[in-house]
Amino acid sequence: MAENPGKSAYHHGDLATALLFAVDEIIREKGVGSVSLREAARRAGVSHSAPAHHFGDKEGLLAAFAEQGFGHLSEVMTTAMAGAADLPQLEQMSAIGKAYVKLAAEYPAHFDVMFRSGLDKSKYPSLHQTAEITFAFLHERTSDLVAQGVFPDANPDDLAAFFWSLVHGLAVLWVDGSLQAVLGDRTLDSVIEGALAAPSLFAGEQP
Amino acid sequence: MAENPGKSAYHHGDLATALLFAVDEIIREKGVGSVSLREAARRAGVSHSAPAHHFGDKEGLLAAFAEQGFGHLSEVMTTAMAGAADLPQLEQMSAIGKAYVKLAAEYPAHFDVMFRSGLDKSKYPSLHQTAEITFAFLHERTSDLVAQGVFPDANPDDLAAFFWSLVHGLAVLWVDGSLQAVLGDRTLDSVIEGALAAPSLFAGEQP
DNA sequence: TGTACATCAGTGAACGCGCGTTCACTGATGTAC
DNA sequence: TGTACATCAGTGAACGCGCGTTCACTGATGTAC
Repeated sequence: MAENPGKSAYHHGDLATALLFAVDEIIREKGVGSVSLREAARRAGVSHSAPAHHFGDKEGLLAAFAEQGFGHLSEVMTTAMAGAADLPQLEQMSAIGKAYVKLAAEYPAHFDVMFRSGLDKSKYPSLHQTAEITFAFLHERTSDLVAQGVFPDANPDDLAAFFWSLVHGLAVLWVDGSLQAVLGDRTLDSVIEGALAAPSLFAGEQP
Repeated sequence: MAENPGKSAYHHGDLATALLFAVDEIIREKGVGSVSLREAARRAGVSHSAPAHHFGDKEGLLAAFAEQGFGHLSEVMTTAMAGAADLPQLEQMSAIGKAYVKLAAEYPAHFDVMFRSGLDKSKYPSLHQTAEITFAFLHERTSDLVAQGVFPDANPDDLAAFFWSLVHGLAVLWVDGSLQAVLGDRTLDSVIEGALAAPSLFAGEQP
């Protein structure tokens, strides 16, 4: 293998990225509890004190990891919406929800840190802002459903709580393995489709 | 204070319960990552090697804690169903969902360990069984909705995934503080009511 | 083009700490007779 | 009622380990002139 230009034996080249990748590996293999600066450094092939240079301390590393996750999430939801621009509003929402759940299934480690790490977001303004953008995106979509007359009488907040909870619940119960325990061998796609279609069952009910 | 009968200076009396209580305290204060046998023992006022007597090792302690949580959850859902026995089926489901979310809000530490600890349930048959009972209860309720004609054409599995994900998502996003970040100062009760009522909005939609 | 120097990125030794686990033990309790 | 003994519950010392953090350092890079 030729030496990667920009890398020398001494300077890693992109250590920050390599450390975030290492965190992902560690969590997938052994859980959030096993993340340590030393283990991340080991996997990135640098000395144990190198990470402090980039992330300050352990919490800073996890905050950066969470921020990366929120960035991904915003990205895939935006892409999904753009890809469904020509479809009816409700199907756009489904596409967004599907992207949400599939991202969680693909990056379970990020979701773990994003939503259950006990990180104090106010200590990490950049993380806080990235998370806010993600949350605001979801809220705006349900507000649109009301504003554009799909659910003219709905409370947008209630609709946001409903939609977000549904997709987030699917995401975490799937990643955790709980849904599989109840549903057996279904694929994630089929579970998402089925669950997102369930509200239309209420079309036959009295409100 | 009079000596508690059954307690001596040497024998604690109910150390297992005291240790589970200590775990709850630790997680609420400092997160799952800070649970240790030594800290639990300290809080229960016994020597650091006493917990091994009851739970074997640290994982065993967490497994017992998770099992306690699943027990609580089954209990409150069963009680909620019984209390709503005279109401329409869909309102029974709402009562069950409400009980689920409120339990999570009341015992966030248990929920954390129940659903995100990475515990290998197959190593803890008693935990496995208790969790299965809880999951089966939810699945049976949605099967009933189909069997009794509320949603005659629905797939019970899809309905279970839908309902469970919705309430579980509400639970974890509330406990995590994410819902509050988007919705502002709403009470948990009002958020639950709003989100659980949202499906009826679809009554005006084309299926 | 060359040189001096500031800055940046990573090193490696050292520290003190809390942890899980083991082990021989001791105090308290319950039971057989 | 009393005694012997097994069992149960908790003790405390000891071990080795991985960790976060600090610190003076060194090697590499970039820039001013």
